[in-house]
Amino acid sequence: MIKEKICIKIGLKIRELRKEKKISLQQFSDLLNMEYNNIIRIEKGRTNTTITNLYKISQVLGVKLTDLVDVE
Amino acid sequence: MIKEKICIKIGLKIRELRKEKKISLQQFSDLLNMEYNNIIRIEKGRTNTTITNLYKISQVLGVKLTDLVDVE
DNA sequence: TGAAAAACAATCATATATGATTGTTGAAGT
DNA sequence: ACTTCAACAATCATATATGATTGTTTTTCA
Repeated sequence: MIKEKICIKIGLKIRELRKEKKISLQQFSDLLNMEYNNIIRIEKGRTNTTITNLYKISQVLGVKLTDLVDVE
Repeated sequence: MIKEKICIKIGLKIRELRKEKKISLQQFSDLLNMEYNNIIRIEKGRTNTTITNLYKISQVLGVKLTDLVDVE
């Protein structure tokens, strides 16, 4: 897989899990203490986010970090 | 786990896998096309690196991305 | 023990992610 | 059609990661 795609795939995974939990972007933003628009950037794969952000996201979504990056 | 620790743990994992493969930092740097000292920063957990860097590292080490972040 | 090489840290400039704000689009309901 | 709200994009300032360089520490081996 080309590396540019990995952010898009992980973003889709995050969105998928967030929708499963019925969490809105606004709620997600509050739970993560992260900018609303930054979450959109991450979910859309327009940005290349960090380990700690992924870790916080995994905690809020109640999944393991490994699940979040399992997109191969 | 506090989020500051996740970078340290993943850094240790990377180092562990790199040593298993008998790859020096210099070789690693060449293979990743990444600054030598930045790899040290990542392995020491002094920096909070990105999805794509982790992905490139996983490819060079011949493991899955999920293995790299499996540190819980 | 001494030299050479690898690992590491400090620093500064640059690139990129994020915070913050503003505006636009699209969907749902009336 | 209109309103309302969620999702989304663009922009700029700021924070942080990375590139690049230099020097120090540690390890390895003769």
